[in-house]
Amino acid sequence: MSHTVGELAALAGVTVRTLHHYDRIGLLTPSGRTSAGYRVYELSDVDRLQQVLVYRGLGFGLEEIGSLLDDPDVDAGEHLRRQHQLLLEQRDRTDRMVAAVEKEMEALDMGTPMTPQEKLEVFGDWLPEEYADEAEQRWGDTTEWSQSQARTAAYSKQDWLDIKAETDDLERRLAAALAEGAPADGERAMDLAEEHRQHISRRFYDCSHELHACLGRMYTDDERFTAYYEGIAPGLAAYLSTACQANAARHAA
Amino acid sequence: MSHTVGELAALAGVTVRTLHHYDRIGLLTPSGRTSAGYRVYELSDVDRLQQVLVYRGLGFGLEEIGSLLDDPDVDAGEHLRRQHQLLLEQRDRTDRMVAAVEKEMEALDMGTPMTPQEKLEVFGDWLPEEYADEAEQRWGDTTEWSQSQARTAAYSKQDWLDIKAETDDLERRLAAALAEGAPADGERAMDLAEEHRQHISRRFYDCSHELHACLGRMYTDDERFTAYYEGIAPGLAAYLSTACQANAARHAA
DNA sequence: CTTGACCCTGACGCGACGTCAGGCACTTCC
DNA sequence: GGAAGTGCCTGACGTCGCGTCAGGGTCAAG
Repeated sequence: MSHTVGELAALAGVTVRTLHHYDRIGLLTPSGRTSAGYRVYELSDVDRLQQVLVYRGLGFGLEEIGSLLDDPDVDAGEHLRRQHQLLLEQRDRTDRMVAAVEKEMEALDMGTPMTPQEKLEVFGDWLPEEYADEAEQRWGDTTEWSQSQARTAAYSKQDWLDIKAETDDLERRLAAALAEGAPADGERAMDLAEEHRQHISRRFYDCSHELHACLGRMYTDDERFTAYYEGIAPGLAAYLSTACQANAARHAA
Repeated sequence: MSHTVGELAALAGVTVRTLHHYDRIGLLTPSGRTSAGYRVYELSDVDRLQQVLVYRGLGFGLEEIGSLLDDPDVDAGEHLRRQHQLLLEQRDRTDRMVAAVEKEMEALDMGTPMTPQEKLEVFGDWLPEEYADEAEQRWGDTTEWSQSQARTAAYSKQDWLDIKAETDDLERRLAAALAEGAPADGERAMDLAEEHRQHISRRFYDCSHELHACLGRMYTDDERFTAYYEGIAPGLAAYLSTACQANAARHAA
C-alpha cells in the first residue's frame, strides 16, 4: 500500500524530481519517512497527487492548487465536480479550435480569404472570463447586463456557433459596404446598423437606439473593440460607429 | 491591414511582452518597422502567429515550433492537417480524464474503493507515444509488434474503454486470488494467467505460452511493469509473473 | 563485501514569459 | 505650441516548474 518516490513517480507518469519539488514547496508531503530518510507515500498521498495532477493539467499554478486542496470547506466530491466542470470547458475550447482549424482548411481549399479576426478569435475567449470581469465592472448594475447574463447562460454550443455565423455574415456585409464606398451615414450602412442592433436584441439584451449609439461610440473609444473591427477591415470601427449613430438619429427623427 | 504590437496582442489575446519575446528569439519577426522603430505586423505575420499559438497550445516548445514552421518541405495545409490531428488527440485525452473523474465520482458515491493504479493511469498515456518509442526499439522487428500495431490502430475509443474494463476486471480477480492466499503456481492462478494470455491474443497479438512466460518475467524485471502491478496490490507483479510461467509449463507438459 | 539500483540533499540551469525602469513617439486638448 | 496622456522602444532582473548534475548514503543480490 505504500510506495517509494520512484514507484509513485512511475505510477503517476511524473519524474522523481517533480515529487521532490512538490515535497519542498509543501504541495505533497509524503505521509512518512523510513529511518534512512526515504520518502514513504501512502494511499492518501496518491489521492492527493491525483487531484494535483488534474488541476495542474487544467493550467492551475502549484501554489493555487495547494490552497484549493487545503481549503477545509471543500471536500473531495466538490473537487471532483469542479474538475469535471473545468474539463468539460477545456474540451469545448479544444472543440472550438478544431472547428477553427477545419474552417481554415476549408478556406484554404476553396481559396476563400479569412479576416485576421476570424483566424485569431478562437484563442481570445472573446466574451468569457477575463473580459467578463471587466464587463461586469462597467455594466454590472444595468438591466441589460443581467438580461444578457440570463440568456447567454442557457446557450448551447450550437447556439454560440449560430451566433458566430450571424455575426460573421453581418460583419462581412459591413466590410463590403465600406469597401464599395457606401457612406457611413447613408441608407445602406444604416440598414446594416439596424440589423446589428436587432441581432443584439435577439441574442443578448434589448438594445435601444440610444444604447446602440452609445455602443457605436465605444467601438472607436475602446481600443479592443477598435482592434476587433480594424482586424476585419481597416476603417470598419469608425464606419460602424458612425452608422450606428446615424441610424439612431434617423429613428429619433 | 497592418497592425502595431498592441493591436496584434489584443487580437490574439496575448501580451505585448510575448510578441517582443517572439521577436527576439526569431519566432515571429514583424514584417516591417516604422521610421521610429515601431514593429509593423502584416497579414502574413498574423497567419504565422496563429500557427504558433495552435502549436503552443498543443504543448510544443517555442524553438520546436520555429523549426516546424520554418521547414520548407511543409506547407500551410500540412500544418493544418497536423494540428487537426493533434487537437483530436488532445480532445481524446481530455475525454479520458473526464471519464476517469466521472468514474471516481461514482466510486465515491457508491463507496467502492479504487486501486491507486486506476486513479492514476489516466495521465500516464500508458501505451502511446513516449512508451511506444521504447517499445518499438525493443520489439520493433517482431511480428507480434507489427500485429499489435495493425490491430490497435483500428481501435475506437469505445474499444479502448472495453479493453480497459476487461483488464481491470482480470486484475481485480488476480488481486483477489493473491489476497485469498491461492498459490501463484496453483490452478486458480494459472487459469487467470491463461485468461490473461487469451486477452492479449484477442486484443493485441498472438501470444504463445512461451512468449507469455517471457512477458511474465518482464513484470518483475522491468521496473515500470512492476510499479504498475504493485500499484494494484503489493506482491501482484511477482504473483502474476509466477502464474504466467507456471501456466506455460503446464501447457508444455 | 562488492556491485548496482535506488534514495537523499543542495545547487545551478532553463524556458517562457512578467514586471519594472528609463526614454522616445505621437496625438490631443488647451 | 506646449503639456498631458497613451503607446512603443530596449535592457535587465524576477518567477515558476521543473531538468540536470554533483556528492554521498542505503539496500538487496550475488
